[in-house]
Amino acid sequence: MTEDGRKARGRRRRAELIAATLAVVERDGVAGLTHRAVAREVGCPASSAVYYFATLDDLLVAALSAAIDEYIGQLRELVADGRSEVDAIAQLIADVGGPGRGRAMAERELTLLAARRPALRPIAQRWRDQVVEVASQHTDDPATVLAFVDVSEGICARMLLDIEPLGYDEIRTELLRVLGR
Amino acid sequence: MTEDGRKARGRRRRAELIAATLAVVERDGVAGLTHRAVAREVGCPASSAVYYFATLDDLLVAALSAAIDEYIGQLRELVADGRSEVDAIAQLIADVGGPGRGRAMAERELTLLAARRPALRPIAQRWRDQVVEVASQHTDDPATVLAFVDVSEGICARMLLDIEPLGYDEIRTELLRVLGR
DNA sequence: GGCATAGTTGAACGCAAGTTCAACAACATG
DNA sequence: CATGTTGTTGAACTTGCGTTCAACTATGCC
Repeated sequence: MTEDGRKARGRRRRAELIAATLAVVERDGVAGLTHRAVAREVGCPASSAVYYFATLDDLLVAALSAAIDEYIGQLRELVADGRSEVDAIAQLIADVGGPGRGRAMAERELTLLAARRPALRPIAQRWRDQVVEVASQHTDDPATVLAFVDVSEGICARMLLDIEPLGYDEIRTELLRVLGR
Repeated sequence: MTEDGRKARGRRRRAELIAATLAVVERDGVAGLTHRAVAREVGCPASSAVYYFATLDDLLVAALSAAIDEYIGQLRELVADGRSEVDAIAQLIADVGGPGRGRAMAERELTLLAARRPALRPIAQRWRDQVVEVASQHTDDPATVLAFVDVSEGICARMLLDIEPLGYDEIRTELLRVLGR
């Protein structure tokens, strides 16, 4: 039994639209997100974007979800390559100062939006849960886990704001330090 | 030599517009900020808002500056009342879970915007410098200062996102912990 | 081949935004 | 009081948005 070719194309275009949404948010921020802008990015009519995502909220939810999934995937990939979990997180954060800056800004803007829109909250929580899991493998102290999550969030904010970003080694050291190593 | 009454009224209206800008950003986010929205908030014609702040960026800069100044003022006031600096910061962050939530979200959204617009960056830096100063009075270790800034930033993010906010005592404990106390 | 379903599109509409500007009011100055 | 400057306003204009919808195409099913 073969699959419906229509639905296959539908999923493909849906994925294109989500990628375009992230590109738009990276470039112009959430404020610049419109159905038309996403459609322009893909090169398809605006009504197509509306067909798949009736509201802008639908686009935001899908985009944040995709961004978080990608981060979690990168984390797992780094770990699978033999890096320790903390090293992997340090690497991800270090990238924020380089090629990952745009994506990080988009993710951060969407996460902040979660404070306003409940629909985004469980998605944003997914990444926090992942960080909690990493910290939990290094300590049993709940306060330490708390501090680890907070400090990684804080470093990320610093990287986006500061002119001079921290390097991988410094981030790794700070993360290990909060774990008491 | 008396002052020009026109300029006095001008400053008053300017202040009204800045307060209105913060109110709008608290309620609707940066995305909802328009000259017309600010004007509606004040109850004046839109062209008046444009007269004082030609671009939306001008409004954003003024609003973030005012918000940061207010936070710094609150911090100094708490210290003047006899609280320790760390206790004062813990109190400010604790308020984010309560009455200060709206303002905190506005401040945070504007600070994040600083990553995109250089004009906002030195203003956002003012608050970070203040936190650095507080930490510096408790330690000489640069890494500890770094961690203190990051963790306070991280707790703030947690407070805005989480359903169950941390209480004052927990925040104070986490801050003292990162200082090594 | 014929029919139903899923996907796709362009056009039209109403609304709210930023921008511009000419006219008006308030004030300081001589 | 007369004059020039500063502040202030409402209206007109253009642009771009979300929304809606009727028409159209491609695909699966019998």
